[in-house]
Amino acid sequence: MNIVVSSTSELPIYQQIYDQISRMIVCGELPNNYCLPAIRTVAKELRISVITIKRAWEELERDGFIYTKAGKGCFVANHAPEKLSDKRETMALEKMVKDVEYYKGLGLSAEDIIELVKEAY
Amino acid sequence: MNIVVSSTSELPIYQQIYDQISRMIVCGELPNNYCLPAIRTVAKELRISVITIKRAWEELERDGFIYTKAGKGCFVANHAPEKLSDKRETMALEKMVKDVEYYKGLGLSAEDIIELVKEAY
Amino acid sequence: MNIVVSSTSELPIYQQIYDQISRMIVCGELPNNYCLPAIRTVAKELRISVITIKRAWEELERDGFIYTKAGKGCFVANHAPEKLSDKRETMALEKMVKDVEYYKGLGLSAEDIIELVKEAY
Amino acid sequence: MNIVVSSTSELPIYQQIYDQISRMIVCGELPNNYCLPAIRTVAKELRISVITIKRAWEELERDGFIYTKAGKGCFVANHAPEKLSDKRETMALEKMVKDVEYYKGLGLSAEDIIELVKEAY
DNA sequence: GTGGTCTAGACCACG
DNA sequence: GTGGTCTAGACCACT
Repeated sequence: MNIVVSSTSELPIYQQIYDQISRMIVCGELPNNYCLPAIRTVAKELRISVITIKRAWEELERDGFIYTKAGKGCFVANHAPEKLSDKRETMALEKMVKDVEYYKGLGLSAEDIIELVKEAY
Repeated sequence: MNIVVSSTSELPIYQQIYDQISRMIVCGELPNNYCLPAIRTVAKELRISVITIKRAWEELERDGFIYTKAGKGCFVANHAPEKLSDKRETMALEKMVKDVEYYKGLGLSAEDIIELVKEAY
Repeated sequence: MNIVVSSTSELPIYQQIYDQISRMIVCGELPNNYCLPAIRTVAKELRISVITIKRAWEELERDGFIYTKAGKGCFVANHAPEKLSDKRETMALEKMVKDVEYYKGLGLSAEDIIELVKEAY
Repeated sequence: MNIVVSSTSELPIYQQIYDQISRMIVCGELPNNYCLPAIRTVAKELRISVITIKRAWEELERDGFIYTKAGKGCFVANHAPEKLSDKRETMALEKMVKDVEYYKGLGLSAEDIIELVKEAY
């Protein structure tokens, strides 16, 4: 489980971590009931504060990605496989709706955007 | 020249203004040397602080969208028409590169992304 | 706006604060768009850490009770009056369902519970 | 003697056990001097740590629900039948006083609460 | 060992 | 002035 954080990013550290872990979960890279490393362990490895990791873990739990067993640790929540691919699609579509709005604002047609995609891919 | 801001948006107000004006400029909606309304006027209309407008104007000047004539006001910088469409393309492509990275992270292929575009458009 | 916290309570401080403020809001004691006191002010008055107040404010925002204006402060969210009484009823009923389960476990009938209510009121 | 525990519950495991056993005792489901199963047995069945069961047993002993005979095991304390029903009433009333306080805080009258009871029962 | 709460103090972004 | 983020370190509860 590799996590990479950049202190110069515009996004707060806890969110970078949240984004990466939630992505791994919806992509099935972390299996159901997988035990996440202890927050102190992650903190030491990434050389950032325990609090910051905890914050990321909290948001993941609140959004149903993981659950906590008192005194045991944090685990990947049970997701039905179809639910996961649904979630992936929802996340992608939500972002795309915003993105398309931006490109439209610049005067691009659907074809223009598709050209851009091919160019950028 | 209509500007709309929301004080509860996740984006800071000065950036909302920056985004809208820069968009109008690259889309040719504001012609070369067009005189922007006075800072105090905009501040009064939008009912926000002069400092906030000033900040947006500053960033627009820093990025070459506008220039200031002391004691006269702020004006849209001179852009050759082809330069404008170049700029539009550059902005769009820069964003698309980031966006595509995200969609790839979710496991989507170029075709998947194009499907998404059509769906969202 | 009076808040009372007890450091000996079984509930964490931030939750005591959350409970009291959310109660005031659903009871209409704090009007829509009311500006909450600054977290530093509350922290000083209650003689507890800014962080703890912030935590309470965060949960209130996440649950839609308040909203934040960058650089301005936190405000009571707009609630339609009927929505408020609905929310009150929902909160009360949710708790009662749990409570009744407990009393049933002790072997009490509905009449027994009602007697208890009268006695305790 | 069935005990059910959830490791993800908001209540600590030892307390879930305490609650269930104390309830069985005051309800007369476990007779006086009934010999509780050995700590290790319970631990194995519930697949939780011996320490956790021990903690529950300790609190039950502290509160006079059970007593320990060294080398023999733990037994349900002797309760006169009327004492048991008194205890049940005391427990119920103590909780109800707290509950009523909450409902009053939401602006409910005694009648409102009684309505709620009927609805929830 | 695990996570949950709280502290005191710092720095930054926004208005 | 406001809130948002982060730090380092402490203490507690649970297993």
